[in-house]
Amino acid sequence: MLELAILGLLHEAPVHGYELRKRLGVRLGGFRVFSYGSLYPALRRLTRAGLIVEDTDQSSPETTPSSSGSWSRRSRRVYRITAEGKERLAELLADAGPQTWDDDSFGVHLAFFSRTPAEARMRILEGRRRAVEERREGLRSALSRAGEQIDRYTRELHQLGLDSTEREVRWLNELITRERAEQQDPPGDEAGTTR
Amino acid sequence: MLELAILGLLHEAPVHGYELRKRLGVRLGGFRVFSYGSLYPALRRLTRAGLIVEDTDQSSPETTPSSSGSWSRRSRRVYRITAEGKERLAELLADAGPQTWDDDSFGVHLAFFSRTPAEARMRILEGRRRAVEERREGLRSALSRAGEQIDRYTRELHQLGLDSTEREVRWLNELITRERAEQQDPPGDEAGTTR
DNA sequence: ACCGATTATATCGGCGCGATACATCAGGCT
DNA sequence: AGCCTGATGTATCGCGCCGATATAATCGGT
Repeated sequence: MLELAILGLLHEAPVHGYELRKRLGVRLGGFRVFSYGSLYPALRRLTRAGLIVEDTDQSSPETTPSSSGSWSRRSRRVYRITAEGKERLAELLADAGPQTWDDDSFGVHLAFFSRTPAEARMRILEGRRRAVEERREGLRSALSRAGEQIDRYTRELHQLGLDSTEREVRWLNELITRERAEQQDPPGDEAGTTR
Repeated sequence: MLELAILGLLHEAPVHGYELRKRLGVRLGGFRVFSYGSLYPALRRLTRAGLIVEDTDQSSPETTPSSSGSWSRRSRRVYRITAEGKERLAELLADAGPQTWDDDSFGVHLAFFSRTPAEARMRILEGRRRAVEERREGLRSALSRAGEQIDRYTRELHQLGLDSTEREVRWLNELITRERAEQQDPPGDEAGTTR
């Protein structure tokens, strides 16, 4: 998950850890924030795997002359994506496996949807819908045989959750319909799909 | 989290791991399922801490004569809560710390709300509300400064999330109001609070 | 001149997960 | 009798992510 997020962002520009985390926050819109305790180990993991490389930063002062010229900039490790990294990114983007429908994972995937091929988008959306529908059915059946041992509060929480899954299914249906429409009638797109 | 769930269930009756997991599923109504990879280590943790003890099962056949009498029952470890465990449970129930407002943790707490003292209930509910409100504000501000770098899909996900947080806040408000009302006008309760 | 906030990197223990490995037992089918 | 499937039951392993914590330089304000 972090793998996709990091690779996805580094594909756009090389950055250092701290900055990467901030951009991740912007990109996911606070929908999800990763801790440094996840980020730095992940960075090392990806480096070991050869998917990214780190340059010890030596940006000269005049590169970014923000008001005062005095600068020396302490150690910053700037990460850059490699060719293998780009391959891996393509794989991850196109992947629509079961773990992809998790709340968190789905959110991350959505954030890079504009770079995701159309059929992968469909598979991810449909997979997510299936997962949410399953949860919905689980909640429904829990509610129907409720009253027995289940706490009143829990029952109400289930009702809230049920509403929320129903809404998400409707939302996904709209997305999927739109996606299908655009697939056979491509819009005046901003990101030119080759085709 | 598992600590609370396990202690909470064992307080009602001693059971073995497998059964415990099933009951947990019923209790939380599929809202959340714990894996064995979590459960058994947790059981060992609690045992080491002296909060529970394990009896190697030797229930005689006639204790549970379900249709056929033939029985020998292979190794089952039955866990029982100790006095310290009960103390710890009381602590956990009354706790309303920050980690309590997490989705998962909140759900588990709710499942044992009938055993939770009234003021702790209020603190948990209000804390949860605060957390959801914060998330809501985060999403709102993300949406208001959207259009910039954020993907169209992510923006729509934010909108969905925003709706959902708004609904939950309303839901919590109702719960809190009701709670407050019952606090000064106790209902004809089913679970006789000593008082 | 000092002080707090921000920038920046890093590690640690802990928790929960998915995968996997074992066994035993019940029931049904052939 | 033999077999197979599915439920019962316990357990472990590595992995990913988190929260807490440490350290330190630099920046902005007073």
